Amino acid sequence: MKKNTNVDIIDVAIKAGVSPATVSRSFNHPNKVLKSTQKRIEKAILQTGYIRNRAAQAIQGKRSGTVGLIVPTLDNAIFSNLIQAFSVEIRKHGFTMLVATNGYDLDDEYTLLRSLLEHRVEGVALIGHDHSKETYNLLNIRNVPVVSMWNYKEDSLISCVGGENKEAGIEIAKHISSLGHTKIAMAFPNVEDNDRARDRKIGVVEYLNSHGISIPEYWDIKTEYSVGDARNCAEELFNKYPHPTAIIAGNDVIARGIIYAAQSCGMNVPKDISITGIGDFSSSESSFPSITTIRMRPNKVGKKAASVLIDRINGDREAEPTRIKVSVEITSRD
Amino acid sequence: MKKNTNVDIIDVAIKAGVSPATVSRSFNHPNKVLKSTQKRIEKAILQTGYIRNRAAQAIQGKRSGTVGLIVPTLDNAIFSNLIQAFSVEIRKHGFTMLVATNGYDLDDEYTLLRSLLEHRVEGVALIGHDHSKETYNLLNIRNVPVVSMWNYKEDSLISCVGGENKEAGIEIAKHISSLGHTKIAMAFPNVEDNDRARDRKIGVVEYLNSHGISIPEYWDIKTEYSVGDARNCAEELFNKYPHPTAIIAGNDVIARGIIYAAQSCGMNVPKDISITGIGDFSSSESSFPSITTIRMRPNKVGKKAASVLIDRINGDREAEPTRIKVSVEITSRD
DNA sequence: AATAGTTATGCAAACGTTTTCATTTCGTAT
DNA sequence: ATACGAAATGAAAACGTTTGCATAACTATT
Repeated sequence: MKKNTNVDIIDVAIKAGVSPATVSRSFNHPNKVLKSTQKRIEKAILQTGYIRNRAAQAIQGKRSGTVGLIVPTLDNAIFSNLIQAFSVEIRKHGFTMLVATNGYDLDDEYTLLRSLLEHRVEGVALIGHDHSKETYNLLNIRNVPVVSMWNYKEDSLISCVGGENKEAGIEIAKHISSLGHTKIAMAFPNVEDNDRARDRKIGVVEYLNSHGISIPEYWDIKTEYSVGDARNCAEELFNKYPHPTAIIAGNDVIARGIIYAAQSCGMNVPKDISITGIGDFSSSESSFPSITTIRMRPNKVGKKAASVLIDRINGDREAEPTRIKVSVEITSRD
Repeated sequence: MKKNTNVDIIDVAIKAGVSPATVSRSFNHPNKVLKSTQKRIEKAILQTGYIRNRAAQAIQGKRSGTVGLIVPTLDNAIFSNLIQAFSVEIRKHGFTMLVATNGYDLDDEYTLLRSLLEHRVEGVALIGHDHSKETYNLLNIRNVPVVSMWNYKEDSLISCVGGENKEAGIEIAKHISSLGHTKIAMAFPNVEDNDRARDRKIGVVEYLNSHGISIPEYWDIKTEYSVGDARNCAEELFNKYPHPTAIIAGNDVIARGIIYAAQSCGMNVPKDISITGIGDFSSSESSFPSITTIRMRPNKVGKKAASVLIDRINGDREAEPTRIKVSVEITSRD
């Protein structure tokens, strides 16, 4: 079997009887090349097994054909829907996606951003608005097209697409208190460096406070974004403290863990206790009991963010950030 | 704010009072450069805000610092754990990951592979062994380091890391029949172009047949890999045909959909009907009722596959494929 | 003190494209 | 037939690195 790692644009040009410049043009500006020459070139490409070298293209400084994406984690459902939608959309425009995970660590995020820039990604997508000063600074200095997903902020420094997380918190608190609950607990991850969770929590607390409900310290559960940890934390609460009649979870994953904890402590959900999530990943509707949650529309956010990013890549780099608010709405289930 | 998109290795070299060659060496062969010169260079990098250009590095034909990953979908839990583990491991070795999804379409996979190769990825990871002839041919011609994840095959054409899916099917069938079930249904996606599902199904059918159990056509549910579709298909079965006492699902996602269908038809799981999955994504243990399933160890597979791939990138390209079998085991739950 | 061996650095030629500018070719209006 | 503008193509100079080879500066050996 012939091993050809090294056929280049010149080989193709010779085979097709044209100059390398013409071959290049037939890729990048096909309308500037005669149809008949294009045919000859295509044939030569097939014959030689040529695969164009994007690195050599990128070195010209214009296009690399890639965009970068940094997410906290791929491990659970939180970002899967979002990423899938984003990925499909950017590919429609001929881009390939470089993905990196930072494990909710903002310093790590900066390092990852640098490494994406080494690859000369044409744009970058991030999650939320909490990023290190260095990150913002680097984005600004290099003037990289960038979009932040998952949290809308009307005065964000960078373009963003997402729901308003504070509103999500308010809505869910409203829902729970409208059911007559007053003994309410909540379960959130560490909100430092996580504006999405922070905004939700603020929304919940502010709404409840303004309606005369306050949450005692021992009902303010701190957990990680994992089913297992959420379950452990909730079980501890059930064992050591008086039981609330409702628990508001920071997202669907945490809610799931808490439901499991409640059941393992012999409670009936939703009869004995109400548990809600935020996020509405595609798995939430299917589980039993299904989770009442706030739809954050990950598919819409991912798709929209991709087109915002691409517009920025192709468009005016000095323009004001584009900010798109995706509506959030409650999905009442069990 | 100063916008510096264009500081290059020469600027750094001048600032540090050395030649560009030395700056390059301080990145790629630090041991060949005097400690003191390295310090000067680092300082110059900081002062200039230089970010090295991997495209210019990749053009030399050696290293691009990227590996490619093609998965059927990112949309559900199926591959999340796997990808996360893979991603973390390759990054430890300084690689960045290019990700693409093909929606279970093998022709699309070929196109994606080409586009990854345009970016001169140093290695490629794929799911399973069903790939188009063109895909195998291209991998072979270009001699790309490659690893297939998720299904072990002792005579695979390419390196692979995964559990034996047929064995998984056998194990789950054994489990179900050991519980005394004889009226057994199953639910699998289209197994064409999907060796993982096919092998599982073969395992199930062969085991049951050899134990005198056969599955009638109307208990052989065909569904997509989605909770919603699985639920619809299962509900149709419950409404139109006699009820089985057990259903073997092709994976955990499908199992979840079926459980939901059963519940919505007024059955009690697991009292009235047993439902099993295969895969054991991290969400399976937490749901209620929790799913009896076969552990496919996605974290282990992802991590191991990453190191196999990196070994191949750094090692002998003519060597026999590396094949690593990850044991599967049943996790008995509700 | 002279020589050989080692180590650190510089020089310059790649690497495979894209793009500007110049040239040729072609069709069309005179 | 001639001239002119438009369209298609080619020549050659970038783009920012890496690396083989050559040289210079040390160290160690006699």
